[in-house]
Amino acid sequence: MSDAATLADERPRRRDAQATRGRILAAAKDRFGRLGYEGASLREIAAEAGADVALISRYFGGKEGLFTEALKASIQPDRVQAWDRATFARDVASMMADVHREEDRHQHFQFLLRAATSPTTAPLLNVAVQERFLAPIRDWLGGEDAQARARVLAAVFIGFLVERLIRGEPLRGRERDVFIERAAAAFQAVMSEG
Amino acid sequence: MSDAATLADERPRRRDAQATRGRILAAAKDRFGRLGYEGASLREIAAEAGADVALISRYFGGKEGLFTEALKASIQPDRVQAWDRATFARDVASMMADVHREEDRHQHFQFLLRAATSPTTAPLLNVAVQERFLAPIRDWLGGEDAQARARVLAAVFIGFLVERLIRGEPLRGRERDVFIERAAAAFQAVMSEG
DNA sequence: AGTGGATGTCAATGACTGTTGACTTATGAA
DNA sequence: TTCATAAGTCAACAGTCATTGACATCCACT
Repeated sequence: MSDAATLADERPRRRDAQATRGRILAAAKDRFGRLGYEGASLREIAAEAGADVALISRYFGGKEGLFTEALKASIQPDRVQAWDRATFARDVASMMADVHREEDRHQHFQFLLRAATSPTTAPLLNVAVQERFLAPIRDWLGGEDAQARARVLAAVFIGFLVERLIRGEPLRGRERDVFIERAAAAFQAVMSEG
Repeated sequence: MSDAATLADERPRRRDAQATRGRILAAAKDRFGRLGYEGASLREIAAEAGADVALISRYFGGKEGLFTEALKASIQPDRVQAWDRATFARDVASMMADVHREEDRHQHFQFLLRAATSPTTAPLLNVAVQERFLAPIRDWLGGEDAQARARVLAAVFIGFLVERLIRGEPLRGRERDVFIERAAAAFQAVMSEG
């Protein structure tokens, strides 16, 4: 109920279909990310968005439609070309070490992870990841067996992400340092050609 | 229904509480692993085991009881001490490359992965993994910051597992070779001291 | 000011969930 | 063979779920 209060204003709101659509989508990402596809209910999502359940079916065609829409909105191709080869490994490592700091990034990854490991939604995610994530990384890596290396890179990335998301606590002090150092080393080992 | 037929023999069976308990447990691991905690229903599990739904509540006390029982049975501490330092990285890498070959191992890992990423069950798994998995690996690794290094090792391990389980297809030919080589390199980078 | 279409509300539906208690049947010891 | 009891069956329960169609309300346009 306090969750709902954050997004749902009890005061009568100005009617705006696009705005409510947006609120529903935001609530969906949050709820799906936190509870998974089966665990999240449309009623909760609607409540958190301060909207009526019926609107979800109306706007998104149903639960699955809402999910795929949220998924599409969550997978925006990053500007891979801009990454710096020299600092990439360490940058990513330290970003992941502090996932919990940035609330929206945390939620974002959590949503994607749940989507990846839910059997109903995994196929949907796979093609998207392949096209908008793996392919750019492959090109960015270049060299021999770029495809396979990109895959391994993604695997390591996912691994650290899972580790971070499952343990709720953020990393601190020496443990954080070791984590970053080792994660960077792992990335480097995977990236390097030959 | 064809799933049920594999385990459930339509012929009248000899009454044996322990045997049906076992069949239910096996079906639970399969179903929970495939569909997650929320996605799997007790009726499906019972059908696959060729038993009645009511027996689950009777024998395991309910859905959560069944799950934790299946979890306990799935996390048996491996004989970590016996691992060979020299070949460890490569052994694990090639084992994971061929996860799909061994059906029961595949199912086993899938179950654990779903348990890890389902919000209702993650806490249950975390303590078990910490005690029976991370602690032994920490001792096996030894040296400075063994705890943190063990954690990173586990993270990489999970990453490859997720990658393998999400993409259904087994690895073949050159792609498999590259995968093993890079995975081994990643493990090595994480394990090595200093 | 009035009106038509967009926007939001409400209640009901049928399907499925986990759990419970009373019931029947098989089994192994007397 | 008898019979107590373990093992398995069945039906019903109270809830929750997603989805739908009819209804009320608002708002921008004429």
